[in-house]
Amino acid sequence: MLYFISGGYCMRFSRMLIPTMREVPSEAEAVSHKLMLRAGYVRQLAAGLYIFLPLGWRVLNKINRILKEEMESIGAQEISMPILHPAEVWQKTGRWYEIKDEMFRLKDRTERDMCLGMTHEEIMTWLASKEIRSYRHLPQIWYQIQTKLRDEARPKSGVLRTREFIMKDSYSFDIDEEGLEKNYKLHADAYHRIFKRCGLRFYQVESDPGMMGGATAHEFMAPSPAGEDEIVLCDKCGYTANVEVAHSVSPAIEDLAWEYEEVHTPQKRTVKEVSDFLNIEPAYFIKSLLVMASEGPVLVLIRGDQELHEKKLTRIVGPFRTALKDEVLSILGVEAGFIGPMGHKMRILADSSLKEGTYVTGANKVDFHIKGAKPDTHFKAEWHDLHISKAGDHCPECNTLIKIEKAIEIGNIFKLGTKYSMPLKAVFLDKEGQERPMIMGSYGIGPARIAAAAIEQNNDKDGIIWPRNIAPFDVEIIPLSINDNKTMEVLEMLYKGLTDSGIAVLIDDRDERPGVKFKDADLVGIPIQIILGEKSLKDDQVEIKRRRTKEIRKVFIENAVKEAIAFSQETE
RNA sequence: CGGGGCGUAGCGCAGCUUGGCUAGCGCACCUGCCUUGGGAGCAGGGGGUCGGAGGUUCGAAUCCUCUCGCCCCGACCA
Repeated sequence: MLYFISGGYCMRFSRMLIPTMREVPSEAEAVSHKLMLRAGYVRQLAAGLYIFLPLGWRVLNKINRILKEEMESIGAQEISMPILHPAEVWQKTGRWYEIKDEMFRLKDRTERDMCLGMTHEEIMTWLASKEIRSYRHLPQIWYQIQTKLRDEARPKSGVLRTREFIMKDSYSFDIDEEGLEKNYKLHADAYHRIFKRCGLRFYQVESDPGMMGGATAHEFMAPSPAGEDEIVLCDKCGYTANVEVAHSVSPAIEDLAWEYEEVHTPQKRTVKEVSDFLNIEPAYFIKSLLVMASEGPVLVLIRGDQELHEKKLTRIVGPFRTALKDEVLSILGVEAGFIGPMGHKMRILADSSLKEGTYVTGANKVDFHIKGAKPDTHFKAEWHDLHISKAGDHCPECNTLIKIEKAIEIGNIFKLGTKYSMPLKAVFLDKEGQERPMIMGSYGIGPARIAAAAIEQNNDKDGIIWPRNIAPFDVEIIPLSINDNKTMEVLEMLYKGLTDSGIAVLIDDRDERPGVKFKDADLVGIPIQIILGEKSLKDDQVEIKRRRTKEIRKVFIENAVKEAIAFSQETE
């Protein structure tokens, strides 16, 4: 009898929880979400909370193994931190107050304020502050693969944005910027190796440090329509950045050198209305926006074909809001729609694209616009990049046409500097006996996002096509007739041979019709299928099929193990 | 948090506008026969009280009020 197989020493489809679905649950939108549900990888417990079923968990573990190997290779040490945190640590860095509803908060039985960790900078830094005394103990890199909790405003797209998720997070502690730079680079390089091993197409892009604070940050982005971010790419010079921070050069326009004149534009307020009315392209307009910043009102000028990039403006003037209609009237003396930059005393910021040229803009007089306004001649402004990059713009580095792609953020790296070490007093004594704060970096990767991105980038109409290194199994054997003796003998032989070579094998031993097994095998997406059918077996052959290409290779039984391994290894 | 959509069997849906028989269909599931190279066929069977609460009514899946949940767009996003 089939001792190995019947004895439970192998993974049998009939015994595993692999609840595949023929129909797509209606709540799923993203391709990866649909396929993870249909192929039996995950189930949803509630909004943003997912159960990883056996196949899904195997995938995460494959990814985590790669993470650990690459982390260890740069000298990072794995530790494990609590998920439940006392409020005080977060209060010391101020994030207890800065972060609002996104933090899960609770009290323990003694009414002590606690929170669930959304990240671990505070706790890691706390540890460093307790245990590291001397420059001799530095540098250190600590990492963990640990659950994070965030009360997301809008969980979405399956496991891409959830309220509870696992993250590989690491933290570096150095005596100086030079050390940080080195660890930052080590992480960037390790991340490249990790994502490559996981079979992803990805870019490293400049990013916004956001609430992490700190000066420099990069994100690792896997292009996919399911992504929430947009990235700017230049094929020629390699410039890459998140649109949140990306610079770009708006398409150049010819200077039409109009004479300065007032034109009557009755009831034409928006750029589009005036543009249509005068039959002049929007790019020849100056859009004037009044915003209220903490320093007071600020007039912001962008070109008519641009959108204001609020984050860029925030970095210059701090938090702001657009002015109300009444405020526009009382501050500028004209109603919105006819504002121009001329003759105002307040601070004026303008997008750099407006530095040259001749434009149409509001006349500061109802129903009139000015044609022929020239920067520096008719108004003065501080020049900044204030627009959102978009398709049609050019690269800020080499002026080539840029591309914009949607992408999933699969990892990020931040230079934190002393943002956490100062408030938490993570200090050490240097060679001169001087007390100095540690220079820190933090580095994250979301394993579930890697899995989802891998599916987004590798699927076809039939299902998932796992990259080899993160597939839940290496090979799926499909005996078409489980009641046929020869089939089962060959099955056991192959199973033993492959397993002895370290190949992870799933056997579809269900008493199902061949069509069902083929459909499920394609859906589940294991890279290599070995089909045992009586047609081939009568010629002492089995079929080895590559999931990605559906290419089938017939081989003799005695060569099957060797061939399958070879086939597997030449598969991406 | 703003806008929109949806909650009827495990999944996908119909029924609701215009209240009225025992709440229906496909898939899945169970039993038997049969079948076995791309989600077979026949026969029989189990499972829902219509997201929840309240109300109107002789009578509510259907009408009204409140509430909970999920999805999508936006805001937000270590």
